[in-house]
Amino acid sequence: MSGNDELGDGFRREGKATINDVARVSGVSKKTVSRVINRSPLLSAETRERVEAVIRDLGYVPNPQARALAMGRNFLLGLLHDNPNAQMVLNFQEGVLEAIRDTEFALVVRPVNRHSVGMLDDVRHFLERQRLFGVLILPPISENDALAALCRELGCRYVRMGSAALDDEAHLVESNDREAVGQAVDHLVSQGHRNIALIAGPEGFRSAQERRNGFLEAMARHGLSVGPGRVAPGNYTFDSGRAAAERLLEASERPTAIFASNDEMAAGALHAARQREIEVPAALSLIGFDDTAIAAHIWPPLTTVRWPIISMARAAAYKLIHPAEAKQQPSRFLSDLVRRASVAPAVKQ
Amino acid sequence: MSGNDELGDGFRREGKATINDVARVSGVSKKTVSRVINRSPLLSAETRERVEAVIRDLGYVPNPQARALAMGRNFLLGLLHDNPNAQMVLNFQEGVLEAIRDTEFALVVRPVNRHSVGMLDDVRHFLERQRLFGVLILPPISENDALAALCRELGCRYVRMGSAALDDEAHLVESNDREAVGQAVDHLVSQGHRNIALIAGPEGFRSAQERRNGFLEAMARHGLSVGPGRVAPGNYTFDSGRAAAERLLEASERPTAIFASNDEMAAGALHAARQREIEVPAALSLIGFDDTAIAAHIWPPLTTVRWPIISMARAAAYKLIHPAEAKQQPSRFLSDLVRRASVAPAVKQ
DNA sequence: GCCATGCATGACACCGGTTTCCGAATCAAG
DNA sequence: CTTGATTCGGAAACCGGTGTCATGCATGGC
Repeated sequence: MSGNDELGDGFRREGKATINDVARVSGVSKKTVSRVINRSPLLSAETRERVEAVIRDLGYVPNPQARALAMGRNFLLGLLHDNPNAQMVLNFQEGVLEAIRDTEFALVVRPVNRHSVGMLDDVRHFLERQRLFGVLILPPISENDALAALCRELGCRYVRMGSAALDDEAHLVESNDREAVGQAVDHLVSQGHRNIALIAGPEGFRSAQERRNGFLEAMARHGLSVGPGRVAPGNYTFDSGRAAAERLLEASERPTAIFASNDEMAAGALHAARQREIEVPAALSLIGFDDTAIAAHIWPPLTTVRWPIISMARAAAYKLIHPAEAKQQPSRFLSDLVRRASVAPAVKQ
Repeated sequence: MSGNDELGDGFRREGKATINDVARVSGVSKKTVSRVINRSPLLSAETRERVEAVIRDLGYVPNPQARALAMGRNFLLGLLHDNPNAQMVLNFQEGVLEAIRDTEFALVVRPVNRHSVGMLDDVRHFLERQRLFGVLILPPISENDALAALCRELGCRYVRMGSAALDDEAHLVESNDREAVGQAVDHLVSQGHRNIALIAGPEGFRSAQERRNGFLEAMARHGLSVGPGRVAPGNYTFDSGRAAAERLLEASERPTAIFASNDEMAAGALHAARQREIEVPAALSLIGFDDTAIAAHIWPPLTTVRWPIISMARAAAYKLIHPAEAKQQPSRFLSDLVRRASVAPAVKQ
């Protein structure tokens, strides 16, 4: 390779070729090299090839810091997330990475704590300091309007992921949780279930509201009533799901199916059923939401709703990178039901 | 705030105060402002205060790109990981973030695919392009020596996470998997188990080797033999765990306990046992490894080995940021056994 | 009273790109 | 052969910081 002097600790000194080296060696000006890099059309093919050869020879790679400084913007996308669901966050990262692969963008992650009082200040510091190109905001903190306002104030582009209309199309990628829950209920009803209970998510979450409303609407659509004993609150954790299921299963007329607002709570519900020696799915059908890793790995494998998070991530990243075309990109994504083994036809009690 | 003109799209133009503005307003030179920012000791208290007041007034925040360019290094840490275990990756991110909170560092993530032929080139492109301050490498790709060599070649600092001595102390943070598996075996033996089987991890993984060796050593220590029918290969996936368990459970003299080299395979084994109507833990005890989310959420909750990943991440980030003191930082971390409900005393068959 | 000393500060080049503006070369038309 | 348009390439300023070195000033020792 090109002359690298070694440091004591075995690392090469910053002896990388610069645009000046390329210009000197190929006998053109910096600007011409810059044009080659940026694929400017007004260049003779001959010059371009000559410079490109030198670039290869020298192993030249443009310095992103210098570019960022000169162009007044960098190529860093931020990911702001709280962390209820590791698999989801990681899948999202995956999707974003797919979108920015082969570009000069990189992804900077920043977990935040939605319960900390200093959360907004934290994010403010982060954004001011790093001057990111833009940020992607994951639920549940994507539902925080103050956060979006902060981004606006700081001049930071953003896209929110959500389960309802939180913002205009340019700043939002959403899944239709409500409709998806409808499918889940339809499926249960088609299997003959009439006494269906809901384990709801935490009040503050938009996704929880949507899933609850989707459930209630679908039940109403089928002409099924949902008594007060048929809805139990949860907070998206395993334990809350177990506790909620215990309450539901105590009811005089036991439900034959439970829809849990996420997989973790469904797993908790399964746990509760097993302790009461209620067979799943023979005596109790169960549907979850999110299709996290856990859904496929419990017994019986959980029927659940999968939302296309990787596609959504890709779309979100794309919106962020190409703000001009953001509104053309799809904003709404459809989830679908993954049928596994936790649902069976209802039996008469 | 300081005069911001708005763009059509509602975002503030890059009208942030620069070091020049601060210098002009406070009547000192750029350099002096720079000294204030960098807490240089040779400054009169009076000047410092005056400049600091102006900085506050103007809401000035130094531009990291400019700093990076001038200083020849940026403040970005990279995280290279393959993705068998979302919870682990995310916990690791958390630990790193803890370490760099309140510093100017940020974390850039980069999932890579260890099975892709172009993996090394991929990483090379990434490192050359982004010029990170350094990278953290997670297992299993941390075991790839070519990757470490690449970092050296490119002059990129690195720290590898691993389960064995992969590198020198300055570039490694390791967990003692071998010893931890020993504890797991001890526990099983103390419960009266003698016929203990192993579901091994994939050949290529150092962690798998360590866990296998730890198992064999511990069994030998207890004077217990491990016949060929007592070790089944797996590849860290749920399905491979199930298949391995099926083979083990077919043996003429069935094992009374199985140690699986990770939780996912343990979950698979549980699945297999259930299909054969073998009660866990009554008729079969099970221990996993990693203490991922799944361990606590299956039934029965899985006894498993937890390694202190957040502490390890913190140490790794610290080593990366302070290379001079890297060797003083701890490199070896102890894992411990989390006792849940998947182990019971052995019964005579 | 003078010069060496030390401390606080400033002038200026520099990091490695991009952008603006302008000049040179080429070529067709007059 | 000259003119004008067009294409291509270069010089220099600029982005916003940091490093080097020089300078002014107060201090102190002789």
